[in-house]
Amino acid sequence: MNAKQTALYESRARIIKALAHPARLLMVDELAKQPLCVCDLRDLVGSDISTVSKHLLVLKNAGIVATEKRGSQVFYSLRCRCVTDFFTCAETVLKRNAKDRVRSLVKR
Amino acid sequence: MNAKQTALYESRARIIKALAHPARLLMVDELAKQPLCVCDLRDLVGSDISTVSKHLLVLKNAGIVATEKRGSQVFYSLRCRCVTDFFTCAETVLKRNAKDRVRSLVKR
DNA sequence: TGGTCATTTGGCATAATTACCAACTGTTTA
DNA sequence: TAAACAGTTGGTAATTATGCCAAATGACCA
Repeated sequence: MNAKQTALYESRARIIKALAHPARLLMVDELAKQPLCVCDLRDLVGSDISTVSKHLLVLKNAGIVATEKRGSQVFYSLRCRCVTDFFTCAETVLKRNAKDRVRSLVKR
Repeated sequence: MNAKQTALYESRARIIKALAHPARLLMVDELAKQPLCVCDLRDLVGSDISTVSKHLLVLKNAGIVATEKRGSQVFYSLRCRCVTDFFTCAETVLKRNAKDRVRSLVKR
């Protein structure tokens, strides 16, 4: 693998890694419906607000979300709707795993 | 967020996390073309074969790849083609990031 | 059987991630 | 202006991920 290819896969991995956390996935899922402020997202996730803020920074650094300040609040919104495709695929894999697990139990 | 939801997002995150590494992404990309043995993948990635083997274990535990033993070799293959959608989306985000970076430099 | 090749596993050092608390900045309200 | 609210940042401890070497396992061949 040459340097150019390495860089390509590293940049892709950075995007995917930013999504690889349950709390961030949940937030992205909600943000796909509408922009939300950090408070809303803290209530959604149920963690300390500083934790939520740091998760949001991860998403922002990856370019997955954008921010807009409204008074004292900061609203986060999804920049690329396509990230919800990740859910679809993850579900496909999970369903297939479940099916194969049953199949191996039945042993046919 | 209730326990059921938590479990849902955790299982999704496990799948996505398994993909969140440049070497694993590269391997998945190649495996989308054809099944390959560990040797082939080591040549592709350029790491120690034990490292490659462990990356493959991560992908296998997530249900992303399957294995088939042929003599002394183990061939890995992609189980769900849809994981290549991850690339498409990651590229979309990256292109958009690049575009916005240029835009902010031009400052219009 | 002994040797070689392909792969996995164990062990270990290092790096990265995560989550909380506390402290800080900036905004709104009394 | 002081207090209250929204959010970010710094610090720290615990956990997890990564990559290499060495050793073990299993298949094949001379």
